[in-house]
Amino acid sequence: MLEDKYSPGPVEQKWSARWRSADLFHGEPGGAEKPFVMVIPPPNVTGALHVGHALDNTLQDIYARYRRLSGRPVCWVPGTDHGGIATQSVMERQLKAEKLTRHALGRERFLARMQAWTKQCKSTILGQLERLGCALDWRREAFTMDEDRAEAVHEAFKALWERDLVYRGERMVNWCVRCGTALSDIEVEFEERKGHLWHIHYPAADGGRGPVVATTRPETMLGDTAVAVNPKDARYQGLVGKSLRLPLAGREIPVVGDEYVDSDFGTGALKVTPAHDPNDFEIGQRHKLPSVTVISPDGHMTAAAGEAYAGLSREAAREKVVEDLKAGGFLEKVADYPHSVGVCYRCGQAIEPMLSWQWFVRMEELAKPAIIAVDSGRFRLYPDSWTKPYRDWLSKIRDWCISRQIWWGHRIPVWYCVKCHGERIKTDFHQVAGARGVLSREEPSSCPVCGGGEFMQDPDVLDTWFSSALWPFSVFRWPGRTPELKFFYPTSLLVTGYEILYLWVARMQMMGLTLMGEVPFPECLIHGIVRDKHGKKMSKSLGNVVDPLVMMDKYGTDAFRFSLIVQAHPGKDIPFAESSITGSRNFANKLWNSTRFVLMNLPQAKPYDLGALDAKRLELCDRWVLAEYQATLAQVRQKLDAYEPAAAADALYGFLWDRFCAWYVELAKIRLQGADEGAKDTVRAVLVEVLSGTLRLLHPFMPFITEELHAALAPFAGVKAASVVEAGLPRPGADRSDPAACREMATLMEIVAALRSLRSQLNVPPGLRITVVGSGGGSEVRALLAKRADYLKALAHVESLSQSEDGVRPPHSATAVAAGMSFFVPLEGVIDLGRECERLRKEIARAEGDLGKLAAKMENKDFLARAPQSEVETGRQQYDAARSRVGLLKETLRMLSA
RNA sequence: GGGUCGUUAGCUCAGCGGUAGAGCAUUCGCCUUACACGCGAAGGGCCGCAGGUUCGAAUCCUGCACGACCCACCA
Repeated sequence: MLEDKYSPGPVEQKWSARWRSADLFHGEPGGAEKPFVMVIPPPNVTGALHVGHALDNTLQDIYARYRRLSGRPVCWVPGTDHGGIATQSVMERQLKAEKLTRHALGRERFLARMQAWTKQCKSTILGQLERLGCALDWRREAFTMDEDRAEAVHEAFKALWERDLVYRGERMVNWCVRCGTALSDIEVEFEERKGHLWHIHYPAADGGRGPVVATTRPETMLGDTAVAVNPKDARYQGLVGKSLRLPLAGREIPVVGDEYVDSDFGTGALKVTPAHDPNDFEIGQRHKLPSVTVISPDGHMTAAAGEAYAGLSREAAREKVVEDLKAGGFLEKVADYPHSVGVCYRCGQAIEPMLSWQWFVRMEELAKPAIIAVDSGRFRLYPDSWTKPYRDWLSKIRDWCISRQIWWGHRIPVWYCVKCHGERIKTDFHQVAGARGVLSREEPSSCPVCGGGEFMQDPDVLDTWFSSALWPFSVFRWPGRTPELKFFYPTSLLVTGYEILYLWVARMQMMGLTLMGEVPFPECLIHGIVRDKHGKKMSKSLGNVVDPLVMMDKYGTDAFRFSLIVQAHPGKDIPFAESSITGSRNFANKLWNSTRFVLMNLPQAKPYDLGALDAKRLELCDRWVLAEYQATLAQVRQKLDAYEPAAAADALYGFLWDRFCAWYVELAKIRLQGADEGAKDTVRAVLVEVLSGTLRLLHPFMPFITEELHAALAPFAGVKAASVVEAGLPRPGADRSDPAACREMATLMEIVAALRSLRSQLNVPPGLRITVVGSGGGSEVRALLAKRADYLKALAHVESLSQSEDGVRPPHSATAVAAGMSFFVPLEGVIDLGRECERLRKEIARAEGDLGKLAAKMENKDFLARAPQSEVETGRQQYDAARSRVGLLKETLRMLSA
């Protein structure tokens, strides 16, 4: 060792390789100790990892390493998700660039290509996780679409099927015309978009005046089969039952009365398009209205829309319809109307409600045990603020549409007898009633109903979240009764972002409870989203995306991780600024240099064992730093256990930089630069103990640099293990708490600060060693000063410290007031009297401000009478200290001005 | 329309019942023999607004304003 700057690159490579070759992160079933188990939220195999993944996996890594260091067996399972629609769309874009389509390629060749490509993505992602330092159990890597997981998916579908929890039904589903598939309700996002409200006159069938309807989607009027009004609406009494003539189409449509219609909205008359609106669909059902499909699954107008419109896109049709309505004199009014539009969460295209046959899971049944689990505390969310939204969602759950009209995914294992369902099922699958079919992974030999031998497999695949929902047990090869499953399920903790709380977490809970009879994880740590420094979501189009690899290259992995974690406060999003990595990078460098300093002062290759040392040889700062060290260890553990990693990181940062480096190391130099070998060994032992111990606790946050530094310190710390991972956390030894030492150090620190401030404000040349005369103060402080003058000399650059009995102020002195004492600093030739007076007046003003507040408190009879005694006592002490300070400062100023 | 969470120093955020904190940024002085990715010092805050509870409120309660997010089938 060691350069004076830390170079992360080689260190990271070295330790990654060591961890891997030593196979340190593998967990085997067995043993008496309860294992700590996590499954990774499997990233989609769509490309590379982003900062969100970096945060998510750093958090998990912190817990994996922390629990391992605490002595528990740990198993953290890595893996990736096939990612359904998202992944298929990326491939389709690739194909488009080659002027190909998946249909041109055919299902088999397309899937082969997907396999090859996702395999490549998988290794990229796993490599990036390793680069991030993740202590994953690499031998347990899983993929949501490999053979073992396919087994699990099939078993799960079968189990639900047998309990009648899946069904095929004709519903109004969310259809994405771009992706060409149905989506579940939670895959639809709502965006506020600027739109218009078109008011259209629907004349009476006899040519007279009819009602005016208001719509945001005029193109759907071609599929209208009624106009609905509220039966209680006075304006439309007598209209119900009358016929109207649908503009442009010319068909006659009836007016129906339906309570659903809100008389206060628009004109109070609602056009009804049962085929393209969920509400209209229901009205249609109630009134037995026909349904006219005018928009096809690919987003173009059908023949039923009329010759003039057939083949046009939705957008083009809207324009033409509006134009034609205007030309025909039907358009009464157009108003600007911002409204929310449902869009596909993958591609952002407007969702088209579409009637079709799809597979659903009955959720009410599945949600019941999940609600009980969260209510009873068997499942807990951190922070707790997520519990209510989570519970509410479960209690208002709706059936889950799980069939997707894409190719990339687990094929639905259901076959339909062509004879029973008719030939049409081959060409028009989603419009043909086919309630169940035959459940089987392979083609069945004969139809149990008619004995027919020709089958067609359901062409659809399952929602990617279906296989994700099984992840906590499918990774252990359920439905096999494997030793892993027995030992590792339920897992211990799940870490993920709130954006997939319902999409994933809730579904894992429900599936785990339903299929395994136990919660998949009793605790879930929910973190926020990493945003840019202005709090905006990162997106390619905004150009504010941060690439984790670039950050790791530039600042080091540890610094990058740390910068994310210090901001990862429970329930908060993380504004990410590059400047915050600089801070963490500097922190890493600080660690590097403080270790370098300690090593420079360890002359012999032998353990400097604190435990073997006579406690009497410890002096004030040793006792103090050991107490602070111990308190820090306790605090960090407490914060980590409470799932407040940012607070834990902050505690480590504060201790290391401020207490250890800024104070202790500086004080240690006194003895290290002295001649007393015994004293030197004492400091060395404390330095080694505190630094190596803190580094070990810091390891979960900054795994690479702590390994490197710990390895350098290990021989001196008497630690045999070459790796922190093997060494574990420092064991709590003797109780080091020491209130007396902490009090005394606080006093000395206060005096040092006062002297430094005085020096700085009076422009005392930094090189000038000052003489200090202490005056006043209690016997305790005086004794402390007499004993530890060396601390002041070292830290405030003091030449000599004496204490004056008579309180006489030496001429040409500046005065610092601290710890109830005055410290005279003779500065003849240096001091500027005016400047000193000004400084004193400023201090007096501030001290009087403090005193005023404290006096008000102490003069308050109610406070004295009602506040707890200890509080009054504290107040009294503070008041006395403040009063004495003001007194001393004023006295000084008076003498100076005299 | 419901719900959740915010509103504290120029910026990003801690603190959540006892005299306002950190990091970054700013200013000043220092290459003091671990570190200029450093050291020391300084400036900077009616803790969103209005009530209430309390001896005491940034902290608890109630309103309000603004912001963000989530949920919800009003065209």
